[in-house]
Amino acid sequence: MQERAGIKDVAAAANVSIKTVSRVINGVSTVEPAMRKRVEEAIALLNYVPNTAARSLKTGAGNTVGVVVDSIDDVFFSSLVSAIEDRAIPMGLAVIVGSTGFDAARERDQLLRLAGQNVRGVILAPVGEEHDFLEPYRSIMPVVTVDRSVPGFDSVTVDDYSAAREGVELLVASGHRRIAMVGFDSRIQTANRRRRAYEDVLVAHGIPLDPQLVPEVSFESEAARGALQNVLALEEPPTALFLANARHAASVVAAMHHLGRTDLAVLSFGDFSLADSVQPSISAIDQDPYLLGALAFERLVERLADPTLEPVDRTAPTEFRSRVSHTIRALAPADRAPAPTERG
Amino acid sequence: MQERAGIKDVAAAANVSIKTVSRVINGVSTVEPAMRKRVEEAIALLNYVPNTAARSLKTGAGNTVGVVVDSIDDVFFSSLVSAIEDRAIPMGLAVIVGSTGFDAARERDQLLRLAGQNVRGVILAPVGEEHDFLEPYRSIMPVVTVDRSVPGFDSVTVDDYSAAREGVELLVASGHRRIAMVGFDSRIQTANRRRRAYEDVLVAHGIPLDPQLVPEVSFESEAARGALQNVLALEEPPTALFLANARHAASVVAAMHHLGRTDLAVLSFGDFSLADSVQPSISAIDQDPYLLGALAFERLVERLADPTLEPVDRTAPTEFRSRVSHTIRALAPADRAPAPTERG
DNA sequence: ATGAAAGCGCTAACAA
DNA sequence: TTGTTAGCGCTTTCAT
Repeated sequence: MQERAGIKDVAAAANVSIKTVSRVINGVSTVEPAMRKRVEEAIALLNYVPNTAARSLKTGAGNTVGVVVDSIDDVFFSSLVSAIEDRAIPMGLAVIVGSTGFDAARERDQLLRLAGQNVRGVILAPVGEEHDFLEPYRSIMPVVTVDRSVPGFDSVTVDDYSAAREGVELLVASGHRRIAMVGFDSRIQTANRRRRAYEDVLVAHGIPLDPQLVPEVSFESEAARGALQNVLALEEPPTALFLANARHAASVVAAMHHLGRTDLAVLSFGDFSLADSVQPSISAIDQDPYLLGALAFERLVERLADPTLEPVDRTAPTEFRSRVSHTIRALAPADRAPAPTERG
Repeated sequence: MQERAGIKDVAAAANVSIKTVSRVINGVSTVEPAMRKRVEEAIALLNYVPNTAARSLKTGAGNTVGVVVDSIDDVFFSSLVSAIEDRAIPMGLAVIVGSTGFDAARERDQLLRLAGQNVRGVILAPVGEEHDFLEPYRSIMPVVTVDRSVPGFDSVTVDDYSAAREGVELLVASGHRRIAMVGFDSRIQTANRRRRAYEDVLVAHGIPLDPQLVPEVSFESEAARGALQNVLALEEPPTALFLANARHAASVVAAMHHLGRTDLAVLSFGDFSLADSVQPSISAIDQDPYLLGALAFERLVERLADPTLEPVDRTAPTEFRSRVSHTIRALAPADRAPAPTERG
């Protein structure tokens, strides 16, 4: 690795002042073609790459926006990032992505790093409950949160509660009383909102809550598989599944197929690839992460233009993808192996 | 947005020298607890965030590695990035991701930006054919390419050609002579290697090549759907499908289901979620992007430790996921509507 | 059209 | 233990 050339080296090699080099690399037109040519040759010769760090130190503002997500290896987040890129790039803004691994400490680090990089603004999508550490940033750079509302910040959220309620209602309407929620992670704000909806529906129908039906699951997609097996091994197993998020949904569905348990009614919060092609097709509440990203970026741009704006919370719509799985009816008790009960 | 506080402001507020502030924010232990406390209070009060740009300008090296991918919204790439993050974060390295949208010009921009940010090194995963612009970087920072070999650089690749050959052989062995390759994009190096394998197998078996069976498809996943329909509408439609990549594979399979054409034999280059759960289950050549990322990062670390290393090309293994779809046999000609031929 | 010099926020000698 | 000073690579006045 040779010593890296700086603007001075280029200037010396081209026998011009550093200012002329600066003009060339910034595309300023008032440079004699001959000089420009000399400079360009020197740049090529020395493999010169302008140091953005120095540039943004001087100018005080880079041309990047930051995005923080929990896990890039999750279609929800990658689609969200995609929407942001699709809009940022044409504006000449680069997007830099950092992920947290669902770890609040890492979220803080990422934010610190971005703030220190002179990013123009940040879109913050991790869905942890904690958010006290955000406070200082409010005054130093535009921040838009996704799927998590934090007082004083712009946010884009989904009405998880209502959508989840409607979904669980449908399962109840198909005759189910033992409904498991698979994929619940108590660290995640959206998961808690969806759980509340689930419980409220059951209570409204006089169905007893059973915590065993809502196993805590970590974010690894394999975890959901184990949770499914545990839940099916219960004395009074569920006849329907409410899947807490798309990430886990795909692996639960795969696990169901492996176990040959496609008799279960299923509703997924979050649509996923091939949900429509498996047998039976899986009904889903679709929250479009691409749309969430687009809305968040739009808001960021607004705030960039006018930092004095009052923070707002935008709500993105969900759509119900009605397919087959949620209409599967509960088995008549006679079809099940008799389970011992107190009331026997 | 208030004026952002700098180290000087903090020093003034805490009534200490800037060096003391520097010590505090860098966790140097030789600071009197009382002073440290004063500084920390000032930091909190002013919402001070250290400027990483200035820091890395001074020290000459940041603590980030860069990753460039074509599209973050593609499980292949997001899984690759994930592997890199999983290894970098524990080492105290942050990962910054940029994507190209399959655009060579944007790839150059991203690389320039990363090089200008003082990243320690870069993993370059875009799979375009072009790579002349890489040359200058060889001497200024460690670069490892994935799925694209470039002379003079380390790379991690998959033996696309052999794996694709074996796969297409299987299709031929099931009696197919009209085999379409869906998802081909001529701009992509891997696609070209896979196409060569496909053609070589057909030629080896005396099966005529038909360019109509290899429609050019852009990277949007919807594009594959149209390509499938076109190919099925040919006078002599294919009885088997060789899917060029996982991205398109999932949408082609979905389209097949919509069209009710699950009678086609299918083999996918690249495994995808639920491939095993659809009916019939889809056979795939699995190239593990997570593994590719892990290998690439490993090599980057080696080169960071010793920049004088000779470039090497590591080949990652593929695995054949034998499921049902590739065993579907060609329909007997009698079952097809008779197609007019020259030879009548 | 070109150049000289100052300074962005920070760290690293070196001094005290 | 703490402070002073120089300078990282660049852009930006302000001259020329």
